[in-house]
Amino acid sequence: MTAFKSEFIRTLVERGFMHQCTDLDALDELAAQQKITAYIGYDCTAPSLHVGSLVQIMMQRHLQKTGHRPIVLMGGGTTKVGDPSGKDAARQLLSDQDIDNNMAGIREIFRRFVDFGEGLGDAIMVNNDDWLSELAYIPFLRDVGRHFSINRMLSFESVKLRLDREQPLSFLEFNYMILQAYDFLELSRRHDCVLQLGGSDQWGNIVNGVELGRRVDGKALFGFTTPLITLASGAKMGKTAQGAIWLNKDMLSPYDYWQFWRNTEDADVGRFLRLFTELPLEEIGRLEELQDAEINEAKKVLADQATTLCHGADAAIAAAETARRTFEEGSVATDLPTIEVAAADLETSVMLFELLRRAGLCQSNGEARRLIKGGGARVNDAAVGDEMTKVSLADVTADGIIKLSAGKKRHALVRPV
RNA sequence: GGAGGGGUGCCUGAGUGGUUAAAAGGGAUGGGCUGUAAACCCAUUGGCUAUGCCUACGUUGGUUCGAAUCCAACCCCCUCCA
Repeated sequence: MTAFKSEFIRTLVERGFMHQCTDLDALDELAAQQKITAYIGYDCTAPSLHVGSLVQIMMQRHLQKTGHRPIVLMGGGTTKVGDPSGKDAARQLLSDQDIDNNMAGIREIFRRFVDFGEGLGDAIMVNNDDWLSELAYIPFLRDVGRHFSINRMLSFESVKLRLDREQPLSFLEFNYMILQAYDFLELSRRHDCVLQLGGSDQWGNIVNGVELGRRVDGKALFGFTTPLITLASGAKMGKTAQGAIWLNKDMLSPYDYWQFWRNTEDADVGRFLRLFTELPLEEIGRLEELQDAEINEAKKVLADQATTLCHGADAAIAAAETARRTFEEGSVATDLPTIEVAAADLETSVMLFELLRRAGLCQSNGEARRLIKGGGARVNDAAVGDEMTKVSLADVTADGIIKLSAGKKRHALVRPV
């Protein structure tokens, strides 16, 4: 691989962000010569993003750190249309209010990773609803639609896949790539954006935007995609039984976020360190060399770094400390999730399964009963086998709390009030 | 509009009158082994005020002692034809 001229491209390639690029050499040249503006589009269907989007977010961070300008594009307009690619159940339409709320939540996350502001190098956040909802059908078809040949659209992977499998593809969906291509054109006009970044699944859509910019405005635009990040086991990243790994602390506590990274599979540690932390490559190389039990040190570093980026250093230190106390000392860390229970209830004793449910460790009483029966429940670190076990004030420790555990990793505290 | 096929639990998918809270697999959770890893083995996997009760096989009605299974209407999806 040749040496890259721009710090931006070199960083992305070295750290494993690159999957495909429309014209790597030309883009490298351009980024070496001038400040460029690049965008990534995000759905705003939820009030937070999850780790699935983190590769994209990190890329924008690198973009800004290497002296360029990131645009965060919120899919307010496309959300209104409803992206049909997400399978059956027609997605319910979000109100403008919801979309605004979601955008605010997502902006909160980005604030940690990139700087928004009024300056030239500052990131900006835009909403494609601003232009998409104003489109007039006939003019749009004449100005933009004529540049898309059906023959070519049919050859795109996303479309071909559907047709080959004889799966339905609605006209709405078919238009999605045109709208996204148009976003790129619009951003190049409004903000002089020359590059679209995205996941590998976005390749087709990105290429369309590049094409459109060239045909309509004669501009040289670029596309760059990241590989799909999967776990070494092949599973898609970021989904657990508890739900998605959200980046917003209201949706997932920094402690749980830290735990997510701490539990990374051995085989993924090096790759994740490069993608999700900003440690120097030499140091990552050293951490990667660790074998067997020692690799746990690398996982802690990964968790610390990733949590620091997302929630700040204080939260990361607190999470690491809680984990250390909980797992290495077996003592009670006081910032575990805590629920309050009326002392009067505990006086007469409460069923353990009910407390497990109220503490959020189980979804239902039945699930909690099964957990107890299966030997996974503990009170103050003592295993409990009888599903009719009761908990009372007698179980309150010297610290004034009762520690409940579901398995080895999930804990909660009960505090009588 | 016509002809045919189909809608089952978190997902895929079996089941064509009773022993079906519903096979099997996946996923998930718990246990074991370990390193808070992977792989592997075992268990669990609708809810509840729990030796019983309630809800569940697209919706609503019907037949029957008894229905996911039979009938009717309706809704939705797919294939082919127009």
